[in-house]
Amino acid sequence: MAAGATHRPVRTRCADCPIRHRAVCSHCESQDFEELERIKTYRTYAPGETIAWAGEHMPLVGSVVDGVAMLSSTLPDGRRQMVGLLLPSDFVGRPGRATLSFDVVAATKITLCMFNKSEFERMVGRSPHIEHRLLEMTLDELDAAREWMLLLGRKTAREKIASLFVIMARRDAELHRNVPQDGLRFPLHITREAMADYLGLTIETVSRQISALRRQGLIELGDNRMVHVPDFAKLIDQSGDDADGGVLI
Amino acid sequence: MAAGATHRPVRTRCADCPIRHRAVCSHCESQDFEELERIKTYRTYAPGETIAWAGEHMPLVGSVVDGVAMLSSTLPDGRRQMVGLLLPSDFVGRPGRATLSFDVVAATKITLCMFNKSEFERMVGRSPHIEHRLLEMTLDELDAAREWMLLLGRKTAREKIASLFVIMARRDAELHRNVPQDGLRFPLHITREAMADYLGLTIETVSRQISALRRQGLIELGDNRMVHVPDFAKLIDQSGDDADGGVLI
DNA sequence: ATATGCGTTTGATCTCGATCAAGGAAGATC
DNA sequence: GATCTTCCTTGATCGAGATCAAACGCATAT
Repeated sequence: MAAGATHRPVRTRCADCPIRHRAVCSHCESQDFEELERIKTYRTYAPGETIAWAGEHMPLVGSVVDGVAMLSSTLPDGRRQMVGLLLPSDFVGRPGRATLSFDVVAATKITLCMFNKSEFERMVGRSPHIEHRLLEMTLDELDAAREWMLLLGRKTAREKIASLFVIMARRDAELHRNVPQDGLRFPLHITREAMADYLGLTIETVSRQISALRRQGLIELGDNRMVHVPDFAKLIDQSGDDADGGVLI
Repeated sequence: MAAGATHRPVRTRCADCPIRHRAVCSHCESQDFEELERIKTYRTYAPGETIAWAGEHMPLVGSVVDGVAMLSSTLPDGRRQMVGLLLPSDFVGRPGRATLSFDVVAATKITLCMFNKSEFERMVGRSPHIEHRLLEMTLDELDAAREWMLLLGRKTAREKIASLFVIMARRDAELHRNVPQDGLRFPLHITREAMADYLGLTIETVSRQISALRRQGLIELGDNRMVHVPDFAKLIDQSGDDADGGVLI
C-alpha cells in the first residue's frame, strides 16, 4: 500500500475469507489478509456428503465459496431439524471451540475455503479486530437463529414456505446486487427434504404449499431450479412478517 | 492481592457482572473487575413489565441478578414466540449494537445489574479478554438457540414440556450446586403463558401435558411453585433427547 | 360475605399438517 | 431403449394440538 495511506476504516469484502465485510483499517491490518491468503486451502464436497459430525473434533475453520451446506441436529429416533443454512460467504466452524455442536452436511456440491484452526486462532490472538469481527458475525447468526425460532414456533406451513423464499431471495440479491426488473429471480438449490428439515415440516407439506403458491401466481418455477417472483411484496405478505420497508433488504 | 501472586488463570464467578465465569488471570485483570464494580447500578422491574422494546435504542448492558426475563418476538397479528430465557447470571444487552432485535420482558419480579453501554464498550476496547469472553458467551447462546430450534421444529408437546423442565432443573442445579437426594426440586417461576410462548404451544396444551406428567408421577407440584422430580432420568426419557451421561449436566 | 380478576384446569370439537399410499418426471446405469 | 433411482407431486385419511367454552382456585378489593 502506498506510503501515506490514511488510517481510516474501509469496508472490504472477501467471499473466500472467514472474516468478510471487514470494517477495519485496511492499512494496519493488511498483513492479516496476506497471512490468511497464505494458509488457505480449498476443498469440495459432493451433495449429501457430511463435512463434519456433531461432537467431532474439527481442526479447520473457513467459509463457503460456492454451494449450500446445512447445519443440522438429529434426535435419537431420526427426526432431523436444520438449525442453520450456510450460503456462499458464510463462516464455517467454531473458533475457540474444540468440537462442533451440530452436523455440517453439503446440501449441494459445495466448495469451502478452509484454514487450519489453530493457525487461525493464533492470528485471532494477535489481532483484536478479528475477534471483534467474529463477535459481530456470531451476534448476527444469533439474531437469525432467533428469527427462525419465531418461524418454527408460530408460523403456518404457508408462512414458513413464503419466509424461506423471501430469505433465499434476499440472500441471493445481496450476493449478486442484481437490480430487480420484472420481479426477482434466484436459484433454489436445496431439495424438498432440506426445506422440510429447515422449516420443521414434511416434504409432502412443502410440496403442497409450493404448488399452492404456484397456482396463485406468487411464484413461478423455471429451468435449472430457478424461481421467479413476479411481485416480491405479495410474497412477503404471505410470510406473516411485517412488510417493513418493502422490497429486499 | 499479595505480592508474588502467580500469573495463572483462575476461574471466578460473579453473578452480578456481565462477564461471568472468567477464566483469565485474576492478577493482571483485577482492575477490570474494580472498574465494573464502580460503574454498576441496580434496577428492579415488576412482573410483566417491558424492560426494553425491539428496535429501541438500548444504552445499557448488564446481567440478571434475580428473577426471570424473556426475550420475545411478535408477529404483526400478535402471535408471540419467546426466543430466549434470561435467568440469574445471564447477560442482557447487545455489546457493539445500537438497538435490540427482540423485546425484553420481565417474567417475574426481576433485578438487573446494569452498566452504561458505552463505558462498558470502552472497557471492552481496552481489554481483549473481555471481548473474548463475550464471544464465548455468544457462541453458547447460539448453541442454545439452535437446540431450541430442534425442540420447536421437531418435538411433540409432551417432549417440549419435559425438555423445558429438564432445562429449568439443570439451570437451577448449576446455580445452587444442590446435591440431589430424593430427586430434584426447583422453582417454576414462569406462568403457563410464558411456557406456551417459549415452547410454541397454547396454554391449554401446556396445562394438559403438565397434568399428564403429574398423573404419571414424573413430576409433583408443591407449594410456592416448587416442582419435585422424583426420577430425573425418567423425565429425560420423555424429552426426546439422548439420555447422555444421565443426571444433570 | 361478595365481587372482581387472573391464572389454571378440563371438556368438546375442529383443523392443519402428518402419515400412508400411489404415481410421475428426469437423470443415471446397464 | 429399458430399468433403476431419486426427487417430486397429488390424493385419502388420521391425529396431535388448536380453538372454543366453561368452570375452578385463590388472591385482593369492595
